[in-house]
Amino acid sequence: MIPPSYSPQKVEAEVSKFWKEKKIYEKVKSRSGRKFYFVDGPPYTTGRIHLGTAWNKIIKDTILRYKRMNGYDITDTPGWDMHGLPIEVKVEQEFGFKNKRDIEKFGVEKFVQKCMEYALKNKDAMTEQFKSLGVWMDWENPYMTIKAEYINAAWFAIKKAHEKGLLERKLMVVNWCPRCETALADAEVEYAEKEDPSIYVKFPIKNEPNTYIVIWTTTPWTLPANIAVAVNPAFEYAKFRAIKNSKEEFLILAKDLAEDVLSKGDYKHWEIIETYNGKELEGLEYEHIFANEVPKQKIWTHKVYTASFVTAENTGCVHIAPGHGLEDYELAISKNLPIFNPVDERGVYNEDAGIFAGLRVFEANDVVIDKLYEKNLILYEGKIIHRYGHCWRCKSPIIYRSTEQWFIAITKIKEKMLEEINKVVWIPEWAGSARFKDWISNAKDWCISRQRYWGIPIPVWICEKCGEMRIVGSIDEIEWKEDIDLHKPRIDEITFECKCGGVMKRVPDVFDVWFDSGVASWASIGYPAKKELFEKLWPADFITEGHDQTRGWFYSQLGTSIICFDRAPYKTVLMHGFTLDELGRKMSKSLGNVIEPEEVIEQIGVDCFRLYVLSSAPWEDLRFSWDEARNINRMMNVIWNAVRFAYTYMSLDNFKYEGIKHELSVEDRWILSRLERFVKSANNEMENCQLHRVVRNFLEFFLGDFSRWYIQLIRSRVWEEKESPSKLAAYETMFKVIDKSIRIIAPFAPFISEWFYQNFFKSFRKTEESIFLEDYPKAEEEYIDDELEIKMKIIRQIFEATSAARNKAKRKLRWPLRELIVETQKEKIAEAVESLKNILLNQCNVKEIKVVKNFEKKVVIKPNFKVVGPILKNKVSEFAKFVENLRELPEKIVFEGIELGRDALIVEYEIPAGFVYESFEGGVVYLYTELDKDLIREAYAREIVRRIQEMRKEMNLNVEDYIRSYLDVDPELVEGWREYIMRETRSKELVFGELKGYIKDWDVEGMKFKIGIERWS
RNA sequence: GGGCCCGUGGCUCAGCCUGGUUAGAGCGUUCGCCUGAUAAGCGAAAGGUCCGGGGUUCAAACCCCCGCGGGCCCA
Repeated sequence: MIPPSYSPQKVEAEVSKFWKEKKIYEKVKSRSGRKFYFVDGPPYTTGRIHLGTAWNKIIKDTILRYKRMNGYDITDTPGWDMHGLPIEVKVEQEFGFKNKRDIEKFGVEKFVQKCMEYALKNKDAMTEQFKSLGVWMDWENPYMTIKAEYINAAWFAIKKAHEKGLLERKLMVVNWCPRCETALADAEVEYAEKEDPSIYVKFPIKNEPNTYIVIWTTTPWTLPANIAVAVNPAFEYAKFRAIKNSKEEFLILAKDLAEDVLSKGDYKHWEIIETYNGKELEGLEYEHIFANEVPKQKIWTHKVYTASFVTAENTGCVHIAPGHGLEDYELAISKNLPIFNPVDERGVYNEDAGIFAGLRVFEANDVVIDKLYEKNLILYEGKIIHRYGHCWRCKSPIIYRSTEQWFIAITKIKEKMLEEINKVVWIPEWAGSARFKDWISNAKDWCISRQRYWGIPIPVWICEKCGEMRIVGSIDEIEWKEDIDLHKPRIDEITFECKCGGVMKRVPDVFDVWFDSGVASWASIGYPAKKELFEKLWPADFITEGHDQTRGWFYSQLGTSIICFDRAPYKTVLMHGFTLDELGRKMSKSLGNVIEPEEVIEQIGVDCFRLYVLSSAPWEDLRFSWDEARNINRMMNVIWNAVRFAYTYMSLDNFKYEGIKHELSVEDRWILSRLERFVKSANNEMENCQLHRVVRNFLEFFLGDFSRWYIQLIRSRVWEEKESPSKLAAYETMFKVIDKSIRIIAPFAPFISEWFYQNFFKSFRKTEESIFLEDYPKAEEEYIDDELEIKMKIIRQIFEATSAARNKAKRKLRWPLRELIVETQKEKIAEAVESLKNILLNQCNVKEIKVVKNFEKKVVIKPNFKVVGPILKNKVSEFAKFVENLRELPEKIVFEGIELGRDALIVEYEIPAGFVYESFEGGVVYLYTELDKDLIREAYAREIVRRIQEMRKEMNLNVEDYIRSYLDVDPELVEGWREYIMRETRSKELVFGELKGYIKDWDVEGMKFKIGIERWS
């Protein structure tokens, strides 16, 4: 039985239960086939999935189901990204920890244990959520970044990097989170608006009293660490004599920028004393502004250097603090300047900072500025709101610190990376050729070390005595048993004896989590511990993730993979978009615009949710719209009804499908042509991941062609007597349409498809246990008939025009009309009408259809008095008489020797009385709307049938029940139509002038009458 | 400052790669219709400078260039 209305919740519950009980996923998985290696981008174990992660897995599931139905043996291991700061931060919050000291006090072992518990708990919760979306993956056997086998894979990679000379330990300026007390990769830095001081500072020139070089900075706290000033060698600089409060000063800065700076500084007058190009300034010495406050600054000399990165902004002179800026650092290295970093890991000045020691850097800004005011070295102080980097997890503003870190020398393999991405198929194409290429081109060395606890330990041991280094590339190199946890702090207990006799201890750092997921393509299949799968599968046939992963997983995987295997780890990448709210904003808790996947499922069900997110182009951002999502739900309801329609009649007749056995009518051939065209396109689109096109084509076909048109055309055929070949042909056609098109959409909407399979397919043909054990349908192109499709399109247009004409004449469709005339010059249209005449007769409800080249219209020609009046003056009335005799429009209008323009005449066409017209593409339809006695009788008969049907329904009679009907109308009104009424309403008897049973009053077009019906028993 | 993407009726989006009838859907509005698929469904009407400007072309929503606006990423 198919219930009268579609309840997604019920369907999904039944199907879930069925899949579980019958172990359908396991059965599908156990089939053999060609290998297809898919790698799941591991979601971070946050504990809850959101719309974006839901969309991500829905895309994956749809593609994997499609591949399975095509006979592939899929690697569908789901992954979990479980290490890293986000979880550490959560655990810290849970226990109210403020910094690393709190963690150390609590105990690192316990802390790591908590992190693990937290990650595992979240993984389980999220697994359930993904399952509820109908995502079929191997949930019992996921890969987890915390497992020994996985850690082993990361160690393998780092050893490879070392062997290839790509692992470097160097002093480097890195993004540093002062709260988390760790280095961050570029990918972990989020940019957001921040207000900072914007100050112009005067650096006193050595041995030139009252002379300064002017710099600008937004980080006053880096001034104690200033080492140099940089100018652009190509810019023009000048020394200005400037007057403020009637005192003069000499200021050096970029010539063209001076006006703005000096007016900000409240100088009243200024003049150029001297100009130089940047090159000439090189070597100019200045006194450090905190030479007395910061002891080390007294030792060093401070000079101006040239650097091409200096831009023509602010003063054109850049303050250089090599310990706190990347460009600064690089300049310092090239000029052999000291790298001075007086800031500790908490973002607090250490003793090197002299009087500033103990201050937090962001608090120090004001102290520094005050000091400079004391020394009269501030030229101008303002505020600026700019984009500033923040820690991706705790949102603290980051600082730059020079520290010793471990790096992967991406710059050495960049060329290879660029070469490799060209070999990958990117969908859309620009994801690789433009976006990813740009990111890689700008990539710097990858800082992979973190000074944290919850991560894969970096497997580098260093001898305390001689500094000898040992990279452990496999867990076999240490004495490891199943029950020993490889995380900190236990791993740090392992030491090696050095050749020199010293003790080798592990460096305390853990890996950047991006390194974890970066090795997924082999770690997830057990490599290097197990070789077999890797050798068969790697590299991945397919991956898909959001566009944020350009700098994330697409990148980290490419890097590690080139290190280990010299090639890209994936063959095809589908990049998808982000989910946004209806206004195009990111969903965030603070905006209060977050939509939970559960909420959507509860309202419209999983299938509708899936179809909705899959109906727009994957790579576009998806603005979530409730209206649109509900709209899909409405469409699904129509699909339900269409299948139910077929089911009702087929099951009544005990129909069995064994292929097309009966002679097809033209409409059958048409819908099958449409079907195969759809199947063909769906296969093509799937191969190119154009998922949205498949969904859209499906809806258009199933609703537009099948439900709205084909079913309307065959209604009367399904009411024919039992063994009617025409009826059976219609059944066969309907069955084939539903069978193939539902299988096409099954990967997208798995629940309802399986439900139809179990409740519809199984009733009429031999089936497998599940729809997902079936093959994906392939097109039978011999059914595609271009000619017929074009003809039907024409017929539908004529039908629509006729409906519009009826509308004009206020003749409802139920009332038959005498004649329809189609006027067209096009042979194609005439042919279409001739060959599909019956369809048109029925649908338009007319008795006759004629096609003519020119419908006979009366041409009425009138003089245009407005035009001819001024020309002909008093001859106008004669002209009018002349015009009156014109039968058709003359070539030239000549009246009494005067040639008149075409506008002298007004031409109107008068169509014969009783016709209304409406144009369509390629012609005009004329509909004769006058009624005669026969037509009226038929109309009333149809009206009465329609009322009786309604009453039958109100009485809850079954379709096959018989009745006795009573009418209090004059039998003459429906003369000749008695049989028709009885047949249509399944009346065994039709009684006039008497009323019994269920009686109702009716008013049809102003005529009042009563009908009574009772069940025939 | 750089890279990429997006901009199509009031709203949400197809179409653009591969130029070619009168630019399509759905929602919403108005007016109708149909009905044993029916607490549904169907049609019609109104509503569009396809962001703007230039170019290529017989022909541009589509290709190219320059702007404008929005988003993401980077500096």
